[in-house]
Amino acid sequence: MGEATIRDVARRAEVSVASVSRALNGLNNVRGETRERILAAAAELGYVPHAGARSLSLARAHAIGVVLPDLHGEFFSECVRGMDREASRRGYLLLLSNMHDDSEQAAVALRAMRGRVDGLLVMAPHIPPESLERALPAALPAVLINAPGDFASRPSLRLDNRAGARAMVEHLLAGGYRHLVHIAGPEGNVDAQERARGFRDALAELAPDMPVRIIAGDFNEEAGEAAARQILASDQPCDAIFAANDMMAIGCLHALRQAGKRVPEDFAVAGFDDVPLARYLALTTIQVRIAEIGARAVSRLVDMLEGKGPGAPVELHQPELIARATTAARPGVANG
Amino acid sequence: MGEATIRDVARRAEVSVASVSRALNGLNNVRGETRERILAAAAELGYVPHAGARSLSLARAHAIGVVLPDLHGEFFSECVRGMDREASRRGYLLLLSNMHDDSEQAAVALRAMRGRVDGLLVMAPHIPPESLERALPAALPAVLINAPGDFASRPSLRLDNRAGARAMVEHLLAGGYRHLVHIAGPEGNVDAQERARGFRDALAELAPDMPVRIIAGDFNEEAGEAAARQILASDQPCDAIFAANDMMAIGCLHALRQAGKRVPEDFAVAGFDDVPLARYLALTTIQVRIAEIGARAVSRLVDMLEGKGPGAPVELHQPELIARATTAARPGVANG
DNA sequence: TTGTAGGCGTTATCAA
DNA sequence: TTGATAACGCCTACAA
Repeated sequence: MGEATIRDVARRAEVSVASVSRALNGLNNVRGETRERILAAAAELGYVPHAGARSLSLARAHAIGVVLPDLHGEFFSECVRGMDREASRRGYLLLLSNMHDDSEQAAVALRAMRGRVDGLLVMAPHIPPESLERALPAALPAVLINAPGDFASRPSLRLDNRAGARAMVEHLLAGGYRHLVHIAGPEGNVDAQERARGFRDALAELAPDMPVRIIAGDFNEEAGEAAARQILASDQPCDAIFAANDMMAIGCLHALRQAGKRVPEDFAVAGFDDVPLARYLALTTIQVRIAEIGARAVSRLVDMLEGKGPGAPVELHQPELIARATTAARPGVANG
Repeated sequence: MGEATIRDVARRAEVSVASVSRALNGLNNVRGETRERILAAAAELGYVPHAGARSLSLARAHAIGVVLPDLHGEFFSECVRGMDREASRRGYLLLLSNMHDDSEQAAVALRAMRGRVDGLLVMAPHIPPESLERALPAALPAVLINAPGDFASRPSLRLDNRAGARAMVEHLLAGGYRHLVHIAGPEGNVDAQERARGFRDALAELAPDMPVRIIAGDFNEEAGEAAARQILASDQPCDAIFAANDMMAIGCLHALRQAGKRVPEDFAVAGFDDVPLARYLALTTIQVRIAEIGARAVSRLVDMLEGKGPGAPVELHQPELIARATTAARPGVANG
């Protein structure tokens, strides 16, 4: 005794299934009285259309597949939240699938989407472009988020990491700091790469005399602590530390404070992301409005699905610098 | 030129669609040589089965519908993370739909799931049981998370909020605090209600002479600040504040510090949830392992789907007290 | 305005 | 071991 089908409704209303379909979908070629009867029958039976069958017939699932990597806390939820908001606004459901670091698994995850979604949102900062290209079902529209490299074939949204890093370098220089060190993120990660590159380029342009010093990290708090210890142990001068993300910056803060150093007097410290903690620790950082990017990705994809053209191949989102206490200007420097 | 279908593969391998289906699903009644040919054809065409059609035919979608309210940051992602982990472990996809505070919308969200999922995970701490019952498709197995009231009809998982609140009361009393005040969460919210009730009951039992004082709040930081100000302005004695969640506790901390009060010397402060911030602020709290609950909910649901019986009607998850500096024992009190 | 029938892509039953 | 063919639940020409 499964759920009522359209046939049950038809039988009860004493009409054909075609009429039921028409009535329920609001077509106008149904006589008023007939429609009433059908609606009543449907209500009595508690009929709910079977979305699966519907999408098979319409070749339209009204669902969007979302494939995300393992994102750290707030990032994940913010991204999904933004997507969900826009998706439900536009009448789509989200089919979620986490993709772990493995290209193989990613391919499987993407394949599992075929026949249940109308398009794909893929964030894969660690999958090489060719692998991704190969794993993406050719017939499925897709929007890439923070994809590595230039994807000619698929529109993509990207955070302007380089601009963010550059803004931070400008901010630190303006604050009177002269010896900047960058703590980089994981090697394979595009965001990390671009932030490091932005740091390097900005420094080369704005302070060509200054040596570019980059310490390897992995986006985790511990890496930040380790980097701070390394800086303290080194005899190279350093007065400002710019971590590729907030968690490393926070680890850095801990290690520095533990070593009896003052921030920003002894070292300025800055991060990237603006996680909620950053505000509490008064950490200067680059705000990434990931929810906005998620929402925008959905919007772009739905536009494609509805035939509104693909738009710009690459959409860069500008992050914003949030200046807080950990990078207050040095005494005697006007611009903070 | 859409994607290749099973028919294309059959044509190319010069067999019937039945054989293709058998070969691709690993049935053993296919001759080795035939299977080879089919697999080759499928690979050449880049054939990927159409999950929608498959689930229509099998009456099995291998997907789970997840309907969550608007959860604050970490909570949402932790919950989904736990669900996703377990779901992918057991071969299911997650179909996500946010439910806003409105019963009406909730019903719509639930209906949209019919025919695309095999079962439902519903967290609705603010929807009255009858509305929820009515909105839930009768034929769809469902597991409720933190549902209000006792749901005879559906198995549910619930956080033992009362036990958590009780543990906190015990902890504060053991720490030598004598005048406890509780800042409650939103009125309609079950978690909030249960925490308040746990506070009230524990106090009645463990310190019957102590007046039960509860201030209304709404789970937001501002409510915590307001409550703190109210406590400071009042002439009723108070030496310990137990907020129904961490955000209010944090608001409380701010307001107290702003007023020049010391924590825990002047006031002990405790929260509920153990958000990441709590650790940084050394806030004593009750740790809620929401990811675990999410994973467990998936596990329960999949068990049901696979006919392993519904298990316990209500499964209570015990939270754990995390004692930190904001509730350090009063001087001269041994037990911290 | 209404009904009949074919098709969407699979799986499963039944013969061969 | 294989192949026709009827479901699964819905939508939509086409006919009436």
